[in-house]
Amino acid sequence: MSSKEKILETAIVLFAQKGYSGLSMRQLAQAIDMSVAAIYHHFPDKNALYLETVRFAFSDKEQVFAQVWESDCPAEEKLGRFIRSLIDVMLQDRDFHRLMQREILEADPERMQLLAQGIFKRQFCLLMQLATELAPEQDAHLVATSVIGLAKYYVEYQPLLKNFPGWKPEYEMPEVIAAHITGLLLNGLKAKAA
Amino acid sequence: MSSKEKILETAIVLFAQKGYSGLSMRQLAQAIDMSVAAIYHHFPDKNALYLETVRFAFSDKEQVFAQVWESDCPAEEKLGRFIRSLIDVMLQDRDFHRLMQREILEADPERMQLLAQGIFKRQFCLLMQLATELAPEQDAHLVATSVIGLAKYYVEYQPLLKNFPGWKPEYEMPEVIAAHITGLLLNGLKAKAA
DNA sequence: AATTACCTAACAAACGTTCAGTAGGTATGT
DNA sequence: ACATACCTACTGAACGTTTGTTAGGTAATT
Repeated sequence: MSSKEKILETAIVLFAQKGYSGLSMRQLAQAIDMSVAAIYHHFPDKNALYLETVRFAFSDKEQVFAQVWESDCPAEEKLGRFIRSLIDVMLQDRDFHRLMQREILEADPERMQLLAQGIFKRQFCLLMQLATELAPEQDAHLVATSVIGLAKYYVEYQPLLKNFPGWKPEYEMPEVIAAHITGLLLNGLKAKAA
Repeated sequence: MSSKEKILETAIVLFAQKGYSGLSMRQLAQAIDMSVAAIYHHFPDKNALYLETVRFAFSDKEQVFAQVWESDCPAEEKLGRFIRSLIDVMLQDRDFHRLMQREILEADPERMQLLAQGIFKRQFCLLMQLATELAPEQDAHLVATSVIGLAKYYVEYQPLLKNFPGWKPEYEMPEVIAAHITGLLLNGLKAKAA
């Protein structure tokens, strides 16, 4: 792994943990066992480093769902697989997920456009297509949003949800969450279609 | 309004905007037109100020939904009203919402427990009760989570969703979002009940 | 006289950034 | 073959600024 990659790899973790202003160049330098100036050799300034870190973290997520879309199973099962993959990615790559959360929180319009167009657009369009297949008379955009929203919330708010009465350990299991969401959606969409 | 309240009121806005490490004591002092030392007269240190700010921001949210629960309409309509109120609160009080997002991102276990027990517990329990009423055979915890997750996602991810193809301005209107979510949930739950 | 609410000014530490310099590799000219 | 020149990747030390925090003083209220 090149030095630049090592910097980016570590920056993902630390920016996700501490945020932009929470992580200093010295802390990052220490974490990769290099001098601060070495980082400035590869990146013009902190802001550019952060932007490239975000881009780098998101770059390999494009083709995670490829196998879901390529499989030629019925639409219902496709939805189930997509939801399961979404939850798995978020649970496994927590740094990526936290970085994403920070970006949404920041909500810089320019970066939102970059993120939407460059990285998530394809997935969202395919999901809308699937939604149309499942429930043609419903608004595909709203349905697609609901799918992602349901999945994301379960993962994001787990630390909070754990503290509510009636919480069970099985709520942490991806298959339980996925089954519930998929069931709810399929029934909800089907009922309206009828 | 007392000085202490003025500090807290401003701190809500600025902490929500810039985050903990993004906001300096000098910036806050300037915003309320006071000296830095004046803040230190009311709060022992920055961390204590932040904690109290969070508590202060959340304190008056307890009884927002009171009228929803007190109304004696059928469960279906109650769900619709709750969802609508949830969306309205998040859209109107954006600073509160952003501060909440930051807290979830931080996900400090101790503070999560405080938040859950002290502030949101009652709402969540009432929502679970409503879920049981609507779909007795389903897991109330999962259903309640789904309700909140759906509503939250639409508001939180609006800046991103705007950039996807097929987006319409009506997706910003609380009544449209609420209607879609409520419909989806009622149908989803009813179908399973049958 | 004592308390409260504030001020100015300063502290050490940490911040982002830059600068001059060096070790090592590679390519060119003689 | 050897010297020259140039490159990339890096270091250590320093720049000026901003950070959280505090000490000491003032002016008003109780």
